[in-house]
Amino acid sequence: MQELTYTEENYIKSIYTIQDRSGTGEASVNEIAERMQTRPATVTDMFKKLSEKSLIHYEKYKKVRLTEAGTKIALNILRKHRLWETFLCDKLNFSWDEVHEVAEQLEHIRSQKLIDKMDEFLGFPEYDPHGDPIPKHDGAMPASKSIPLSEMPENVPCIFVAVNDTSTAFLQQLKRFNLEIGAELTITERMPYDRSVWVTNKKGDSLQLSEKIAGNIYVV
Amino acid sequence: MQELTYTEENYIKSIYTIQDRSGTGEASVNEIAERMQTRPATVTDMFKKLSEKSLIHYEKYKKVRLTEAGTKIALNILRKHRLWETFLCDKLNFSWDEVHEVAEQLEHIRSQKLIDKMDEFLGFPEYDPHGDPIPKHDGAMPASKSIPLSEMPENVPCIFVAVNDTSTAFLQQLKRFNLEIGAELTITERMPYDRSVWVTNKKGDSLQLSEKIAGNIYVV
DNA sequence: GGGCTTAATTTGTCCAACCATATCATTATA
DNA sequence: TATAATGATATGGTTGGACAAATTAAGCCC
Ligand SMILES: [Mn+2]
Ligand SMILES: [Mn+2]
Ligand SMILES: [Mn+2]
Ligand SMILES: [Mn+2]
Repeated sequence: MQELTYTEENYIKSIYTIQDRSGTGEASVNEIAERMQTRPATVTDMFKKLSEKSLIHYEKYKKVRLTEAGTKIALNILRKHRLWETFLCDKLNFSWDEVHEVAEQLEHIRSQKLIDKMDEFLGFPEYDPHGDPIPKHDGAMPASKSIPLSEMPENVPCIFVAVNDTSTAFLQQLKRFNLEIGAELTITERMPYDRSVWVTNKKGDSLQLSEKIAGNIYVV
Repeated sequence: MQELTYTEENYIKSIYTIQDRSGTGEASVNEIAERMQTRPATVTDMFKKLSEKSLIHYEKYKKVRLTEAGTKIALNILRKHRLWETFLCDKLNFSWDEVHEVAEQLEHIRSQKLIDKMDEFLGFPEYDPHGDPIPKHDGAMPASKSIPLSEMPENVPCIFVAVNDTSTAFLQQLKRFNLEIGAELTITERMPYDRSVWVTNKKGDSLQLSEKIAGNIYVV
């Protein structure tokens, strides 16, 4: 078990996320630079370091992929991140759009006992406040099988279960639309020009969502 | 409000602790190096940096003292440290000797809201699991719960913080025993016949103190 | 006051994480 | 297939935090 810096942990988590949502299961230098708010040169340096530690598969000028060991680490950080978010919402009454930034720090706290006790304290939750599945201790991940709202056909009701963007800006926007996890939504009309969608909720309220927003709302 | 690194925060906390338990209210390069497990050269560098940021009063070859601003920061970290320790014990059933290491990490989490909510969640506690007072939000510190050394249980380390007798005779006696404010003491054995106690200090020296002497040494 | 001891500082190095700029590879397109 | 655009890497530099070794100041003892 290696000692990783907070920075290395953040890179590994970013690689996990990027490779998870790109069809190919890989991540590029530029994608990581964008996500980490840093420069490509820095990412190349880090790729070499992580490769040296056998946490990613890396070949010059090619995209990277987490190794088995790297994936295990990513899942462990994700587990901590999501358990902390759950704690902040359930026990300290944070609202779901405030937790991410703090969890971004808390996820790096090193104590196996702490995270086990926290899991127990929270009643072994399966999903975090954003609807994302919390990896188990062994890395097992509850199914999420959700798709972007933007890919739903018209007139088929679905349930808002997760967000794909945890930025405060996005979550504030949802708040403005009064959209929360658990809401039952139906696309009534899709505008061909900009791919925005008209959506109604259970109460019959109707609202128009841009493609960007609908693409970051995950439903089942 | 400046952004400090974790390292700077740890140095400030160390300076606070050392100056608090040394009679003069000052801390030396060597004392800090010892406490931070680092070298004097490193400490000198850090003193220059903290001085540059107006967090300590520093003059070459002299001992240092926290400024008003530095003290405020120290108290805030101490507050977070002790609230987290309380959380770990009260809510997650850690035992009091397991919490310090984790709190050493948690004390650096930056979120005003988190620490306020945590304080409330714990019922605004005044003392941490070690009996140390938790600074209030404004830096006010509840009176330290010092007790006579004679009332300490065996094998629990404590710190000599005050005397209850200022007579020359008593102080001479302490001098003879090489006992000074700030010393870390542990009662290793209590003699039932005359209630005298065997005490060891950090260096491992062992000495026997009468009930009268132990009763006038206050510790936390 | 001169010498000795201890404490503190200076100097030069190192490593992690950054960046700007220049160069090199890959790819897409003409 | 040649060329341009894009993506990745190499080079050299900065900053924070650490160290060892050499040097300098302070405190002490006679
Ligand atoms: Mn999050
Ligand atoms: Mn993070
Ligand atoms: Mn502690
Ligand atoms: Mn700490």
